Amino acid sequence: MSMFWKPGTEKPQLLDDEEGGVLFLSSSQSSSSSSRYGYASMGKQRLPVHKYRTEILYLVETHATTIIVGETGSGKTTQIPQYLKEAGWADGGRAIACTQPRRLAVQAVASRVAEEMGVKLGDEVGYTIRFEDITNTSVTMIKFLTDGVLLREMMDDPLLTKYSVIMVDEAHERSISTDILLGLLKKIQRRRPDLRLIISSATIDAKSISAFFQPSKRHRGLEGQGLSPRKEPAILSVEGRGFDVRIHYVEEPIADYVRASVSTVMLIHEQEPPGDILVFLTGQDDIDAAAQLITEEARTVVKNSSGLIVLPLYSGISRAEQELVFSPTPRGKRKVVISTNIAETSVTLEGVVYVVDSGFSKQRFYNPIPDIENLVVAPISKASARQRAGRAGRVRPGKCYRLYTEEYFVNEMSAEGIPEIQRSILVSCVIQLKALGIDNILGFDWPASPSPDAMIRALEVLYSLGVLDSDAKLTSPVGFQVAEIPLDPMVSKIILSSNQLGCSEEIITIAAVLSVQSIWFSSRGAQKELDEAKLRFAAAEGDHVTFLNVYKGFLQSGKSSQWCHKNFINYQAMKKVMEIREQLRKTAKKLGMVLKSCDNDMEVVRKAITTGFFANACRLEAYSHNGMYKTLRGSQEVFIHPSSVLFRVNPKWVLYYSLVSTDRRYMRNVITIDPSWLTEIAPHFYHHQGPNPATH
DNA sequence: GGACCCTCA
Repeated sequence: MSMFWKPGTEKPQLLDDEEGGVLFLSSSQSSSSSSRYGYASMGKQRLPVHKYRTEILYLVETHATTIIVGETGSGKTTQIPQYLKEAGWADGGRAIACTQPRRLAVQAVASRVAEEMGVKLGDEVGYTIRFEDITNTSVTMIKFLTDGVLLREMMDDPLLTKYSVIMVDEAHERSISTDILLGLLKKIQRRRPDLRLIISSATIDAKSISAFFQPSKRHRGLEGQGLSPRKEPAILSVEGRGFDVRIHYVEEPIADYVRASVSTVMLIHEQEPPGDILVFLTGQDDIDAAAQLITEEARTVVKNSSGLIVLPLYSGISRAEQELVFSPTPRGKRKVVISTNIAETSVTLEGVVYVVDSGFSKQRFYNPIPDIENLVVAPISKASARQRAGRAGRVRPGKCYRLYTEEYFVNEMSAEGIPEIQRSILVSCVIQLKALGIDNILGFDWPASPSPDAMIRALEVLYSLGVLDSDAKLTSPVGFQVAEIPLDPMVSKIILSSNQLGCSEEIITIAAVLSVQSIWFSSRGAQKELDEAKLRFAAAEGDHVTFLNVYKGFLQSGKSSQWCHKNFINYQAMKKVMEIREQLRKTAKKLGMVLKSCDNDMEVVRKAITTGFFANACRLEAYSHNGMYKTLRGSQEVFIHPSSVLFRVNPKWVLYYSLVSTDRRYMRNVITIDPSWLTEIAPHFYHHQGPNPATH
């Protein structure tokens, strides 16, 4: 037994780089092996996780919760589910679940594992994400799924009885879904001693997750009886497969990280051997500015400038641009990818040897007191800095240039980012817990507690929508129906209302469009053409009705991609709209709705939207020459977003779908309303302001 | 006269 690491006998080996300047130095690294290049050629036996196979199986057998600390590339995600299956955890009709925060990762990992096991994807190994269920209930033993899908599964099977082991991967990212899931799994554990949890996390966060899964004194009494596993979590550390990354800091704090990143890129290009460069900046503005500066400087200053390919990377870039970013660098060239946080976790670039880290990213913060969500440029955490640096060590030893001082990294930078649940509006989160029968939301055992103020705001919103009653219980049928529809509660509400108003076909189309990022084709430099194209569809009633015009045109074109291209509409986004629309129609029918069209009666459409978004009503300031509105509820100053068809039109009364706060607060997706609807539709909400808000 | 960090159901 002494070959196993046991809690208390030996500390797990946690890697840290606070002292030296070198990251991800792992003990067993043999960087001489040429087979390390490229993932596909790697034999699975060589993955670092392999030598811990027996330890992992021992810990899972004997502990209710096992925390696996591992850098990316340790092989934990692909190998551990296979070990569990081989050890019999999928026998007797049970299944092993492995969750991921993102859809892409689910698909990639599932097909990788199916390939390694030599089985057809969807048989022994399957996956489930929204719109795609590639599993076979009686056959599938290993199932990959997004944590959002697992949460949905709990609505039908609260104890997740079909799973023997649930592995929550990338838990250190602390997404809202992951945190909710961890809280619920801890609850399930008490009712299901047979269930095993594996929480996979990056180094730093392991201790706080371990602390969370420590049994409380109240439950510790049950310990050691019969064959039930130990309740204290075990921690096992697995080294990564990455190469050494040498860290360079600036000597003095810098004032302008865009300029500093540009000069760092030029320096690397002039002095360092071949290898692509990945630059982390904060947003589209920064990135475009830096890209332009680098291109200019390469043209005028640098001698071998022809070798530089400068490419921006953020979620809004086009298909063609994506292909350039992810295609291999031509021989004799050097790629410079200038990216948002998207390259930190969501996408992986091969061939990167140099990373330039500005030390900043855009982050969303929610302040519940004024009820305002802000998007601000903020310093990243040490965990993010490490993750960014690691991106330079995928193919061979690399270098990371941090545009901040070592003193700042060591002494000022926070260890971890703030969990998303403490930075977000909680309306969706609260209704999800309510639907799962968690009545005491404020008393729920969270890995990180959200602010009580934010919870109360969410409860208020749900109450005003008629989703919760005065005892904060889900109303019947509206509350349960809203929870059933996989959308924000306000959008779910307008779908339900559209049933009575006879415009469900239209509202479902609008709900689907609001669910995608943008149906317009975004291309820098062609702004004028896009604006002109928009005018062809623009409706005086606003953006939502404009969406209906686009959808109609798309159908009339026979869902043609050429038609989309001609009209500056994103074909991929429209395909997604069709998919979401079909899912919503199915859900609506399941709820007993009879889908109807109102043809050209846009008044009922606007009224239906008002039933969900009455709290977002705004009035144009009487003497405003710059298009300033004030929200009826909070008297906040807001403006119509330049992307709206009502930008510069400035009708007197509007309703918005969402606010985006940068230097100003902009309303995105705006529709005109008749103010009398507000007191008609939401008298409980506008009552205290008098019988008619239009009178003041 | 001007704007969009990233995900998920």
